[in-house]
Amino acid sequence: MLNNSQYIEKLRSSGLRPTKQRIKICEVLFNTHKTFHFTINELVKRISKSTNDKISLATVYNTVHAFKNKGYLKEIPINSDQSYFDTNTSHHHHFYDETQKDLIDIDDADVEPVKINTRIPGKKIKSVEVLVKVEDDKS
Amino acid sequence: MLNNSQYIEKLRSSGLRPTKQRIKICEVLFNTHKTFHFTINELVKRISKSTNDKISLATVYNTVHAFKNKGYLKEIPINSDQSYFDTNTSHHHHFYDETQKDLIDIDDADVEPVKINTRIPGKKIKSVEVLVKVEDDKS
DNA sequence: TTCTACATTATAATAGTTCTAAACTGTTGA
DNA sequence: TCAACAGTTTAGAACTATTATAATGTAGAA
Repeated sequence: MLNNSQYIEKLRSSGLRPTKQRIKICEVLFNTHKTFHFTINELVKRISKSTNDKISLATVYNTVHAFKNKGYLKEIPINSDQSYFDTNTSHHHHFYDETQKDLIDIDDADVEPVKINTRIPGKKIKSVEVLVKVEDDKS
Repeated sequence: MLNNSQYIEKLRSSGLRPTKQRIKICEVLFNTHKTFHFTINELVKRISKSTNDKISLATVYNTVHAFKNKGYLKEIPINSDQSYFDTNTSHHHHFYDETQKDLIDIDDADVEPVKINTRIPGKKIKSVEVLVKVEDDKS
């Protein structure tokens, strides 16, 4: 749980000007004990619920991308018509429930480290992400 | 390498009517010794190179989705502004080169089996996909 | 306080994908 | 073989997520 001055510090430390709108977005994203997944659409809804000020879609996109580039948010690779983001930036993986269209964290401790026994010359590994697709078990 | 009657059989066996357009799409997708990755855009280009008939975008989308649902194509989970598909439906994983925006197969033998030590009640695992993002090694 | 560079905003533009409705064509049954 | 039907193709419009634009606003330094 962070207060405003901590959001300001967080923004400044990553080279972003702490504007009114960005602080509001911080509040929605980080003022919770639990991390969560969201699409831009859902984020805009959360924001408009928690404030009477209107924040434009463009600002939300710009800010989310800035946070993503700074490592404050992670984008989750998944085939969908829209992008999913995660406020949990620690190393972990995901279940994707294809029936409910729902994303669920897999604790890193519940996944054995993934060993890749091959490399691409001149490239370094940036991330290893596991997506486990699940569906209703009708058997 | 399949001939036309084999495409027809392939289409019929999956409940699709073997129309001229679908056979042409089959030729482009499956008439090669190597599997490959593609976006719809790239597929349309390949098709128009190999025939003078024009196949509409809608037909390509419909057919690719039908093949995906039947398991003849796999969709690769990756964050991109467009969907990637794979004609290699065997179990394997991918490198995604973020510098070149290029997808590269990882042979299944080069990835230690991924062990997930947790389950979601009432759900069964449909697939486990590993995406290894790489970038140029400047170190 | 004033100035300047950066932010915000509404809106337009873009691009991938899906929808629609009319024309067309495999397939089935006579 | 052929007519009729149901599924298919098609062009283009519509839709949706995202990005670009350009005018207006504002944070922060002097």
